[in-house]
Amino acid sequence: MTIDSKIKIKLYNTLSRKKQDFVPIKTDNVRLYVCGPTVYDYAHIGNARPVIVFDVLFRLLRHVYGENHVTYVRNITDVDDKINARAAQDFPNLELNEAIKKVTQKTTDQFHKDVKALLCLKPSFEPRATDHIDGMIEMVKLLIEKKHAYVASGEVLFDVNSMKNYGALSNRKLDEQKAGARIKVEEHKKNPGDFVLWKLSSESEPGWQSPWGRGRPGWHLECSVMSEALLGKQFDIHGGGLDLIFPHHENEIAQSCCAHDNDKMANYWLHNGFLQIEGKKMSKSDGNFITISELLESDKFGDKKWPGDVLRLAMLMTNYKEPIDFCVARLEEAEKILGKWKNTILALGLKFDEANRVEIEALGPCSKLLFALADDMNMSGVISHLHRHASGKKLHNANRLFGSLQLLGLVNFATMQEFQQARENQNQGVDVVLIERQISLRLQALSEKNWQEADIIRNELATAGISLKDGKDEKTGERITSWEIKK
RNA sequence: GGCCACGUGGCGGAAUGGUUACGCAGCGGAUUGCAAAUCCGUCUAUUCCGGUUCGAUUCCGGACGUGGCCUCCA
Repeated sequence: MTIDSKIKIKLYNTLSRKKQDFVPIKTDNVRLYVCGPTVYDYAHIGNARPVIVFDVLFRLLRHVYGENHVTYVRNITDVDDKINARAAQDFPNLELNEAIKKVTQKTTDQFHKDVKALLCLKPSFEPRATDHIDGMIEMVKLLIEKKHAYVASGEVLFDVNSMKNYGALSNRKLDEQKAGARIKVEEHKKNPGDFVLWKLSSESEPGWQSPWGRGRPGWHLECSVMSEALLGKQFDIHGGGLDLIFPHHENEIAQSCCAHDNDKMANYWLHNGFLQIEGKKMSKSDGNFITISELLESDKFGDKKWPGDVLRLAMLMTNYKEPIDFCVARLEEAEKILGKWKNTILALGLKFDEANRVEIEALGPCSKLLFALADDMNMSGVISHLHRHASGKKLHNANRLFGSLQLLGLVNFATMQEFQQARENQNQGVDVVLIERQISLRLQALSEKNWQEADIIRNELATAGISLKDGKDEKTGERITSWEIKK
């Protein structure tokens, strides 16, 4: 992939609530941070959305600024009370720390499998919270020193009143919120909005020694510390789901800006919309909770397995900020379109042989498609350009189509090679000679206008799982019959 | 209750102060003895009510509806 500095990226910034020209702090190191999973349970299809959306952004940034000039950090939260609860539940006979390790390891491994199947690139760094505890303790110290945090009832709390423009990202004023509307306000807090930076652990809970006793970090602290460690005190883009705007991202900003005396943590804040399942909010109690691995490996949703590339396209058919109703019809449409594109690529003559690999992997998108993608990832515009390429008739169109799909991560050399192989291999295990003979018998019958006999042969083959396609030779006008194995 | 999004054909889904892209489905045609596949063509839409304007789907106000956050859910 080449550096394409002519492209101007525009992004909708939650901070300003406007679409803005993207201007990185340093063009030789564009820095992106996205909140990753808390590894207490398998990732569901809603979790897949930010992973896919920001993977596309990562790819766009790499294309525009160069592969080695973009740093993408997506953390793994492996310390959390939900993990503790899960560990105790799933491994009641193990010592808690052992059980926690099992849960986080198993869940992290599955997450990696899931995102790989969704054709996502690996981020540049994937830090784990438990590897950054020292940094978290340092940041808490700093916040206490600067009078932005205080100790109360064994907890260290961030004092939201100590920050002038707390609430700027979510456009919230502290006194307007129904504090403790659904949760009892703890009396040790100066302000109901104060949030935990550090809390004490019981003997059985996981904990680390700190100046405030053996304890563990609050959730928001991790991202502030890990982003600083890998991207610096101020970086370009911070992403995540819409629901994280408040309180998570607001609190990250509070921690980072107050600790570093900065007015900004990230210059651009991007948030993806939520998804629903068949028109309803996904929840375990409604029975419409579906994980990525279930979609990939089971027939729980729509009575069939869905390939990762189909899930990816289904997700990208809607622009990232909009809500998605994730339903079977959407997956079927995505599958149909993607199959058509892949067929077109092969039909127009692109060959996925090892000898061509370098050449093929260097294929890129057309500038119009890139222009649409750079416009706040306008995928609808992008997709219409893909259809335009797919309706072309020349090898050039196949090159463009593949190059564009490759940039978006919807196909790559390997997946196309597999697709090509599957088409070639389908002849294995069937008696090609017999089929060819049957076809010629049928052509014979046809030439004698013996429709009955011809249909018998076609039906026999159909029963054997072979479907015939009649075509016409462009030059001679003679009938040509090809065949394929029906699923 | 506060705050934030959003409302475009049967469905998905952009764009736009001036004939509403693109796709799926449908319909019609080509091809075919019929079918499948393929190709070509094509119907249908801006939630409602006001206002600004020569002109509003777009801007403003209101109504209705949907979703989200205010709770360590992406």
